Amino acid sequence: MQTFPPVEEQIALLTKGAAEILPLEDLRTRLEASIKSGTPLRIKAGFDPTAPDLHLGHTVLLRKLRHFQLLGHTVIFLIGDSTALIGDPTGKSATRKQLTQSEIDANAETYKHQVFKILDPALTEVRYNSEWLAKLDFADMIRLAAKVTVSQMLEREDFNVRFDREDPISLHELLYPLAQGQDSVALHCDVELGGTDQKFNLLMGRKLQREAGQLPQIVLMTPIIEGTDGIQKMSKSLGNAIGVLDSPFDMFTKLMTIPDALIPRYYELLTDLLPTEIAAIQSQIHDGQVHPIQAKQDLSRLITAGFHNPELALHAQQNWSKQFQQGGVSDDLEEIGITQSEIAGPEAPSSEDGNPGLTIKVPALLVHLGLSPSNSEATRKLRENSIHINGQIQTTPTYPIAELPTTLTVRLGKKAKRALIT
RNA sequence: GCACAGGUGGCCGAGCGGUUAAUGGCAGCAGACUGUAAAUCUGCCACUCUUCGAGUUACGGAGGUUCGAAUCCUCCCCUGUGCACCA
Repeated sequence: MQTFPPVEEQIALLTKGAAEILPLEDLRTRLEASIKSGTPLRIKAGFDPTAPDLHLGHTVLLRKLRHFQLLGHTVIFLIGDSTALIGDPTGKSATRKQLTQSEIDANAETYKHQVFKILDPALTEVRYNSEWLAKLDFADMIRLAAKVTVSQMLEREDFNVRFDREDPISLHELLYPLAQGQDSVALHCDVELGGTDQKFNLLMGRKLQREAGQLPQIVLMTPIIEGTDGIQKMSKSLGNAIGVLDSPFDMFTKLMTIPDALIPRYYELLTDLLPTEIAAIQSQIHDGQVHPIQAKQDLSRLITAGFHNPELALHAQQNWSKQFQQGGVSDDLEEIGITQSEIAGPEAPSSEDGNPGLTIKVPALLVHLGLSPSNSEATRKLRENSIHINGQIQTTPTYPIAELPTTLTVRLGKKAKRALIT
């Protein structure tokens, strides 16, 4: 028989940073029952295996799952390999390609690698919803679909909006909430976590569990965090995301680009600081005791350290300062190897000693370094005087190379890369 | 199945036979400014090349008319709406 912290203590930790808990009273009674029986609660969170790049937005939820683990409960990390077949619930892309088993396995591995930066692997049950969803036959599907009416389905915000706008809604998309709800039934969940945008689907689990004669799960929603632009939700496709696998320098640098106004929110959702501590920082910024850029550096270092370590975070901060404040370049830029022949320019006139001068094409160099998507784009940047090579503004499309191998530090705006030309 | 309205560059959205990679907005990139960012102002914003120029792709798809089409015609595909159908 397992023992747990007192109810109020558990509630305090679990409600911190949660956007909404439905219904909160049920969580209390469920926790009490758990203490009494010595049985951990079963906590589910589902993830779509089609997008294995986790970013800080996902970690808001993961941190909450971690809280449950700290309290001794069982966390089920559910990989939605069956639901992934249905498609994108945002309706942006109509259908997704069907993943092969090996792709799903590979994605799942990538997931675990990232998720266990926050969750304790020993306390995490990893499951796939194909375990039960793939077994459903047509009759099962009909029984399931019969539990919900069309107008109940269309209450969902996303469907509602699309219906009003006369945008297409495929019939199979309506299956998504049902499938997610069925997951809760199959797993006998006590609590399901999700973002606030998942409310409808989360509540469907309650409905289906009730139908199945189970105690309906409690729904805990975490806020959707804004991306580095400070406006739209963090999302890889919007280009405003910070990846959990980003290097310390990338992570720190991206964190520094958030708008000042977002500092308290990032503290709240991405660190373990207490609300009182965050309020203190906020007031210090407000009355000028702490400069916003200082507060932001502290924040960035703290978060970066959490995914790496304090030394690397400090080093990232120093490199950030070099590159963004002092006009220099980070001192541990990775060298990207490029052969001279890949980007060879026209032969330069021979020098006195008779050796033909080597040149490289600058646009091709930028493309090889990933600083530009195309030669045309790089050529434009050349005209805009925004390319620096070894600290000098570069305006011509060819660059002479004195000898091989040689190292070039290339900057486009604030971004910098180092090329090793051989 | 019938009728009607639509399908334009990352998104929204003009253009509706002829200066044009295609008005404008958003997003994005760069420069100035700054405290990193934001805001503001400015420039850029299809690709390739031997780049003050040349070429190649682009307006759902395929044909056609025309000296010339995103713009006209034909067929097809897709979306929505109405009617019909409704086990």
